[in-house]
Amino acid sequence: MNETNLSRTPTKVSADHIRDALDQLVGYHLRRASVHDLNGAVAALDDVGARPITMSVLLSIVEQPGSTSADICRMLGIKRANIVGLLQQLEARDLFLRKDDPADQRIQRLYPTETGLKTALDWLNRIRQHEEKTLRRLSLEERAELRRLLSLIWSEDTSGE
Amino acid sequence: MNETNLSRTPTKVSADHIRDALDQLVGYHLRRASVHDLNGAVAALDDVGARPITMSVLLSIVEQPGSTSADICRMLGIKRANIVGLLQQLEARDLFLRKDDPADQRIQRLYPTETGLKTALDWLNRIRQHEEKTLRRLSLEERAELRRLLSLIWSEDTSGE
DNA sequence: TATTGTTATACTCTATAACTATA
DNA sequence: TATAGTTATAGAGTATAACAATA
Repeated sequence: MNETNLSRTPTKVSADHIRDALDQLVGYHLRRASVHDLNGAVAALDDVGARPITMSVLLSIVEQPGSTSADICRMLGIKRANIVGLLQQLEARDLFLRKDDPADQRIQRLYPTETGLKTALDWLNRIRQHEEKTLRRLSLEERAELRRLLSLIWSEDTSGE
Repeated sequence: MNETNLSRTPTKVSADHIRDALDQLVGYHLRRASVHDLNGAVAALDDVGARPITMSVLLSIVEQPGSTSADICRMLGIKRANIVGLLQQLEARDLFLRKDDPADQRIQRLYPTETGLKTALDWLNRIRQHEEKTLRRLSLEERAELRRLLSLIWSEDTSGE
């Protein structure tokens, strides 16, 4: 019965309803591309004893001198608890200084040292070389478009602390 | 001395050399977008006791019945050791069956059950609803273009086992 | 009450090494 | 020698809860 099956609901689920499903999910490609890129970034920074997140924190301090650690956490979408060790590593290498805020004694404002500036530039150049490799099949226009589309996805993200 | 500074190498590193550096890195946007999307995907599957990677494995079995677990690992870019628990979860829910290969006794070929097909469709629909949210600011053309650009980045990845 | 910086801790994901059985 | 499936384990990343000091 129901041989003509005019109903939109199939009487039997078949694999035909799930064809190339994974390949059509943007999230799947996002994940694969992000992991691929991250692996390359980790390798690019391995020689200098840094990780991508370490570089992001240092770059934040360089780009926004005077930020607090809580500011940086909000900027990068990470938790306050998880920046502590990262800052300790950077501090042990004299890449930034903490200065107590005279107006608010809860706060430490972070400023890059001269070494921190040089190091940030070095790390950044390593990452740029790595990006040149991962993006070698994309034109400059495509790279800019990709950046634009990606930022449309996450830029309203308020989940980070 | 050297006031005109004709050299391309600055005598003093300044933060001016690192302006909007993080924002210009495609890898940074890749990471932020991927994390944002993944969080939504995790939430979308939470009700049904699945994770994105669990769904990916089930979809692989549905789309390529008769694959081995090693095949799926190569397809998804994950390690053989890490699929064992995922398969055990799916197996405990009767979503697929293992059949010994008569020609090669090392191999188990995986086939979805009827329940597995229905479940895959359900999970997929949940993910599609979630994607509609994360991609709401992108046109259909932009979504297709994003998928194309992302696959250009990772499609030659051979790092997965 | 809320925020900052911090500690402790748990959970997930991922990576490596080793083992067996088979080819 | 190489591959498949598995176990055990270690390392990152990330999450929550709690705390003291301060606003």
